[in-house]
Amino acid sequence: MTRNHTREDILAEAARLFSRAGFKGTSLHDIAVAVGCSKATLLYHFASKDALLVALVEPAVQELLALDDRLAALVGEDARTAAVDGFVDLVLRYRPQVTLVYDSLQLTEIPRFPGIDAVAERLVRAFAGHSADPVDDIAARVVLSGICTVVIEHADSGGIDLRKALTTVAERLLPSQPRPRQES
Amino acid sequence: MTRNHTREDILAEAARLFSRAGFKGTSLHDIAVAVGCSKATLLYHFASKDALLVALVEPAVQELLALDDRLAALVGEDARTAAVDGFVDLVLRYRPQVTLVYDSLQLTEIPRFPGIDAVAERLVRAFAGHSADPVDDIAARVVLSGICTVVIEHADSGGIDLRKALTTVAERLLPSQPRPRQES
DNA sequence: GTCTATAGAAGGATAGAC
DNA sequence: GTCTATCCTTCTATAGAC
Repeated sequence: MTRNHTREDILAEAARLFSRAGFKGTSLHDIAVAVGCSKATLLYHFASKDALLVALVEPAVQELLALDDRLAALVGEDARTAAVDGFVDLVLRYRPQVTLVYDSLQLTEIPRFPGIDAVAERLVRAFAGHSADPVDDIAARVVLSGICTVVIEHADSGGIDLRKALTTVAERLLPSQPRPRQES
Repeated sequence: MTRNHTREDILAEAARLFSRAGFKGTSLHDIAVAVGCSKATLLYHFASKDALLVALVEPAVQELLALDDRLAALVGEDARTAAVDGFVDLVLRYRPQVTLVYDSLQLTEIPRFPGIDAVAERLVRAFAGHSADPVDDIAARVVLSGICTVVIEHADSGGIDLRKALTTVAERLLPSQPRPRQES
């Protein structure tokens, strides 16, 4: 099952380099050297640098869409727990891709995945327990983006269970019941 | 008081463009067009593209160092409250710069400000109320980075008071008293 | 499928006139 | 202080041999 092993190598090295130096900060030359092939070989396997990025991020996007589907069938606290657990799992498994996508640069300048913004908004709503309180909305956004950044930057501080810590933190901050709009 | 008005224009446009497309994603040509001058003029006012970035970020860094100094004199809950209020205020006032600095790309490849990592770690500790529980540490990191990202991306959703919302969210998540290490 | 060689564009920075 | 013109490098992508 080592068919396409060059293609896989390219994806792996590109993920590593993009997440370290950013998309614009990584050249095809850099990737070719890391893989041990020529730039032309990269462009044989992928039509362009942009196409390489899309191929890299695509599986993570598919899983995010799948999570969005699963959440659509849930309500109340179940929905929020599933959203938190599912999202934490996803960003932990696709750490390099998250780093990439979270570079705001890439998000605005690259061939987008259609509907991804709507998915992100639904995720925020699920994190907020569909509360009407705008503070809960901000809380959800803080937790969602904070989880991404912590996962990106986490260097393994003393063997703690990052998955458990992140879900615990999320549960601690997010509202357990939908709240009415909070005054003052 | 319009002396140096070109220099100020350059800083303003550079902040806008860098925060929108990233440092690597913005060329001197882009900035020159936005300002309405030539690339040579940019490089008359700033020695290099890197120097322009440093000039842009420097005031924010100075204020962060000042906050760090103020926090050194405080303990307990006072320290945490001052850290949260001070940091929220800082990122709200330096929104474009935060966007820039938060691009992990820049942080690793550009002339650094000495000691800034240590300041960031002390800020995390203050957010965590100097708790020994690793979950509180993760919570502090989630809130700290989440605040940055939310401020960066916030498009003004319905005139809510972002400052108050962010401090409320931080207070809701962070421990009010130092806790012992939490088991299981 | 992989290579070398190169085209063609864009980047940062400098020289020198005004 | 600002400009035009230019230099040199680096980048993405293509052409064509093997």
